[in-house]
Amino acid sequence: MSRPTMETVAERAGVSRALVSLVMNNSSKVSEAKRQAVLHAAEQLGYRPNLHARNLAQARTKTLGMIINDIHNPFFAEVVYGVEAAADDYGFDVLILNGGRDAERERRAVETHLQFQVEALILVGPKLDNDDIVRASAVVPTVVVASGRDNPGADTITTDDERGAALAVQHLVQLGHTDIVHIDGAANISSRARSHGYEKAMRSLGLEPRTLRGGDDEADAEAAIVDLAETDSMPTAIFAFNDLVAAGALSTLEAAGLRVPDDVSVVGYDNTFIAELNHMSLTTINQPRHQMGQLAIRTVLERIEDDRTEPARIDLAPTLSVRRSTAPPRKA
Amino acid sequence: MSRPTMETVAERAGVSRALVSLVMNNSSKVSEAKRQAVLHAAEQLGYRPNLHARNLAQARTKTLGMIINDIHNPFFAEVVYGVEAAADDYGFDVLILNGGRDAERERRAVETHLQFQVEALILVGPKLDNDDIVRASAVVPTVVVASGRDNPGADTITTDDERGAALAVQHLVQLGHTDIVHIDGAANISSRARSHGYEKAMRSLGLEPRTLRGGDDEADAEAAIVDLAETDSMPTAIFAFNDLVAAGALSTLEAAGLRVPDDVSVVGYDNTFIAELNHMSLTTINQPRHQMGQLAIRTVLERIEDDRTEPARIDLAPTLSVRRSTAPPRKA
DNA sequence: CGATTGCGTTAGAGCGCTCTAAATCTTACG
DNA sequence: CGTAAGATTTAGAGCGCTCTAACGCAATCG
Repeated sequence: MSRPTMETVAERAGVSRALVSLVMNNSSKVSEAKRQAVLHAAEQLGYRPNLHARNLAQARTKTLGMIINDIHNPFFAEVVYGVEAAADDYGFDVLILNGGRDAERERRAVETHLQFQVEALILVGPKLDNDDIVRASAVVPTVVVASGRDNPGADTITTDDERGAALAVQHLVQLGHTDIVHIDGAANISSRARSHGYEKAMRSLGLEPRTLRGGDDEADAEAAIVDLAETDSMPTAIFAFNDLVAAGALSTLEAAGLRVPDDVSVVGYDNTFIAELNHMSLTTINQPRHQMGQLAIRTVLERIEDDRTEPARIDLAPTLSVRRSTAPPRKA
Repeated sequence: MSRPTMETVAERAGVSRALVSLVMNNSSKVSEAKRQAVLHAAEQLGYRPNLHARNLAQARTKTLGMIINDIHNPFFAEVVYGVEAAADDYGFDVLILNGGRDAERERRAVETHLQFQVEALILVGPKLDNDDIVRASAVVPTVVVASGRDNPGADTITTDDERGAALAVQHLVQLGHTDIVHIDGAANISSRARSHGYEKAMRSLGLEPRTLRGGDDEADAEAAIVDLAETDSMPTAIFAFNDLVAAGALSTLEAAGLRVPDDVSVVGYDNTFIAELNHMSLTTINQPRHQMGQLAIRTVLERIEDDRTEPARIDLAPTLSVRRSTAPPRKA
């Protein structure tokens, strides 16, 4: 019942084990006759090479280890597709482990990947702290995607959050808004850059920034909106930390009897699935996720080949996606 | 520069390779002194066991291979969490490969998993056809989750779609609706069961079913709704194939000047993230995804242990999640 | 016709680990 | 103090594969 090995195939095909190995690796120096014989025997036996044996013998695995912050979050899915597409080009397999939004689990995932002897580590939106990343990248080339910060030792692929925030502000101002409030991401990792970008852009346009504390999901927007409504200081536009916060803003605004975009315009961030829903139709800032994934692989694999030592840092430009949650302000 | 091996650790700790192996496997028959010495040496060298070597030597991997239909789809994420939780209990690692909604890619993923010698295969919402599944399950115990059909040779974990549809109908009827239209899932795999459940439930309550062709996403709902509006045969309630179709219905209804739930109630299916959004707040049918994942692992692992041969079939009960998209019909 | 070249093929070592059987060391007991 | 029973430790084979070096053989050449 145990699986056939090269030995079995070799016997059946009447050749040596080494020859079978050559055939399995498409070596050009095998006669057509033997090649066919081997292939045929393998087919009949249902032979399948044992990757563990191969990896052990080759001392390399052609395998990449990826850890995703949270598979719940569709934001990361697009990155994964980019990673897979690029890895495919280079002939690498990608093993995915789920971080589950938990630093400890991510740490274990890194360990598992390392034990699997992956040739590089791709961390997508990691919860790990700098020390963890330094430690990992000392063992294996590591690339971090969408972490919103510099990662000592590792290559880093990010998007310019400050610029993204500026895009949102510029869009609203162009529509004619001057009273624009920002609901931030609280302790969230990219919150600082986005808030800062918002404030800088506002000031440079001669406008007064107003930032309220938000968070990272729907519920977190509520308090901020309620506060605006109660203090009678509702702006004509809101720029939210992300799409979820924006979605929260949408519901709370409507619950308060305000219409979007007639009374208030709303801009989100991330261009997730949610923003795309017709019923939401959220104007938002897009990050080139697919490209980020591709670049991650290229960067880290080229790092292996050129054995470059200083980490690379790639910062991509976000773009604006206009939908129906923004419009010129009502004539006062 | 190459990584330290057991040999290295053994030398440094002044013991034999075998002893290091025992320590690494937490054997109880190692003196405390030697254990410490080994652990210390390993620590200093940054030693990490090579899983490939271990797997080869042990002839087992304690690894499970999972293939997900599409990581874009958050529906599957919950299943993944269930799988991971259960696998953890049994001390198995789970390797995830992304099917990418493509049967051919899934086929390659199966191949990769088999070469990695996984001890079982978990297929979540597979695109593979029956033959593929039969073939896979002949090689390794296989469990299929959420496929909406029987899978010869493999264990199957599903949810009772017919019953789910009946729950939706009962809920609407209890609210007082009698004119309930179903927008189906077209060629989608679970469409038949849901439509059938809907029709059966309607008839058993003395109501006339009306099924319209839908599809699997937002855009597919539009034509159906437009048709209802134009023929002036708008029902008081709509039961959609899934949440996405329901979301499409929501937008199209509102675009047509109808309010949900005042004019029309809407029920979705799947209880995805979308249904939960406050702004959507969709009444929907829930599948116990986490539990499905857990059961998948238990079923397949117990199959290994008890070497049961006939495949198991587990069918779970769906539940109703009531939100704000349903209400009693307007008094005519 | 013997020597040379190359192609196709193979023997055999070795990758890092586990596992069995046997060796060694302690401890307890008569 | 000798010895049996346990408790620790180790030697060595083997997991399935790749890779290097060498081998056999037919074609080529002087």
